[in-house]
Amino acid sequence: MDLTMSSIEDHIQNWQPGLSIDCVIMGYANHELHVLLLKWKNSDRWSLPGGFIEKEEDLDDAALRILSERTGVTLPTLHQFHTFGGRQRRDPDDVLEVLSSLELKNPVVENWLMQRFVSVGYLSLINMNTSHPKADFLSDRCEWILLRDVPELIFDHNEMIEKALEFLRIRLRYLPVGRSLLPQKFTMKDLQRLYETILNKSLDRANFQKSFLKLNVLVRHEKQMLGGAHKAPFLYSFDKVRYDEYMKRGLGFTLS
Amino acid sequence: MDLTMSSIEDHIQNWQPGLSIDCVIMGYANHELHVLLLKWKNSDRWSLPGGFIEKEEDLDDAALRILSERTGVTLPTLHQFHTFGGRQRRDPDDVLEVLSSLELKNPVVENWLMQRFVSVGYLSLINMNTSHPKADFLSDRCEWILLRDVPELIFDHNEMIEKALEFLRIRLRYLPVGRSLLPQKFTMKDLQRLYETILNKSLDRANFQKSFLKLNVLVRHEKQMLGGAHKAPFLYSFDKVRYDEYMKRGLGFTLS
DNA sequence: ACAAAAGTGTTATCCTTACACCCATGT
DNA sequence: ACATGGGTGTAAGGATAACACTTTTGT
Repeated sequence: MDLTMSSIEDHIQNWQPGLSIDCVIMGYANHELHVLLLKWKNSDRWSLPGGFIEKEEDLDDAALRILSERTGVTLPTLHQFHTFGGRQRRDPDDVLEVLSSLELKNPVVENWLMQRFVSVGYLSLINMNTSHPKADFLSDRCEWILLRDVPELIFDHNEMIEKALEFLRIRLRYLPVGRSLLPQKFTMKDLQRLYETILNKSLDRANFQKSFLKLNVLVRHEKQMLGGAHKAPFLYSFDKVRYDEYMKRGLGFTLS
Repeated sequence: MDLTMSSIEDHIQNWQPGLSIDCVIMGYANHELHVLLLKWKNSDRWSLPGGFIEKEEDLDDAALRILSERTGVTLPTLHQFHTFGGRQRRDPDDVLEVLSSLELKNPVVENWLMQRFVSVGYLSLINMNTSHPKADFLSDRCEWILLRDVPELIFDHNEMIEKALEFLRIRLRYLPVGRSLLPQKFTMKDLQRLYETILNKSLDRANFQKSFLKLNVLVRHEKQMLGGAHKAPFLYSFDKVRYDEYMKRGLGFTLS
């Protein structure tokens, strides 16, 4: 990452005009979904991590680079989920807000940011405990925010999160959310709560367990011994190969 | 449509640079899927109907306008299915081919077309018999081409059609393909063959019929009397309201 | 009457759903 | 011992898949 405040102007000429990328990165902890947000320096406004595309760069590569540059989070892939092209999707006041947060009076940068942008949305799910987001030079905070506590974001970023969630729910049975969001070892209840959280509905404990066990994608380990006035549950991990295979054809059962 | 060869240069300054739209329009006839293609004037190269976005125009609106301008086909909506952003997606030789087909030596137009473009793909299904495609001033033909006879197209347009088909198959149970692609009245076999064609697999006649009838979305009419040494089938049409409702939650049965 | 294709019925099998039951654990 | 939650069993109902049977038509 060699981008700094003073080098923005130099980069502008190497960027595709009018096109941006925004990343919806979902994390999971305490049975709640979180989303990775940046707070602009010298401003109280939050946004999704986003950025611009080099003139000689694949769109998918740009998404990974942008995420890494702006949050320090590196991933193998991101899922493109929608392109946002509303004529008025960026509120002019929000643009001014961002500009003033940059604290640099530079007509080249101003012109760049004031153009109309169409933005491509990318989605990923990651384990919050094994990734360590860091704010970049444009932001003073980079944090996991509870999905239900997400504040009003700049531009149409709230709408982007909505769309990403919709995409996530429709694709759920084809996405390895377990491996992406849970620690390496987890209980059946953990797995169930993850699906319940994403789908926002409760599932039958017995049936969920039987359905998942039948897939043969789980490896059963020793019981965990956490205190609690109850039977200690088994710990599981995923058989990576079998799990990935299953994700290609999708979970064969209904999550009810 | 007021765009003409001589006015292209005037339009360029009103277009979003680096961004284009391409439309995959599927039609159905004789139990085969077709796709709407344009042949460039003074060239033997074919392409999807595509175009550029006005600076003050919603992306979705632009897609409808472009389709209408380039083919005469008007539709209420198109489905955005993917954004194509590969760095090398437009073969430079193809760009030259298009340029020479325009037969106008104009550096403004040349510069415009030689930039890198990211293209947003839109999909729709329409009834081939009630729409009448017309070539625009850039094309000398605008035709329905059998999906399995689609020639090598310019740029990455063949790949776009592949992606659109994949999207179509995954979304099949949420898309009103029957109403979009069949005549107003049709037989059960027509409907079955449509689904068989799209899914590229054969379905059980008896089960298909029972599944669809159970939905209560079909209105049964008189029998048709076409010659043929066999029992005359019923004709059906859709109960529009119930059908649209069903498409929101998706077909409840498996197509087997 | 027969062939061909349409319409309907039957059945075994599987999946879903909603519980019930027993088991292990810490207090 | 008992409350709590984990693991497994079961049975009714529904959906699926494969196929058989009946009906209608033109020749």
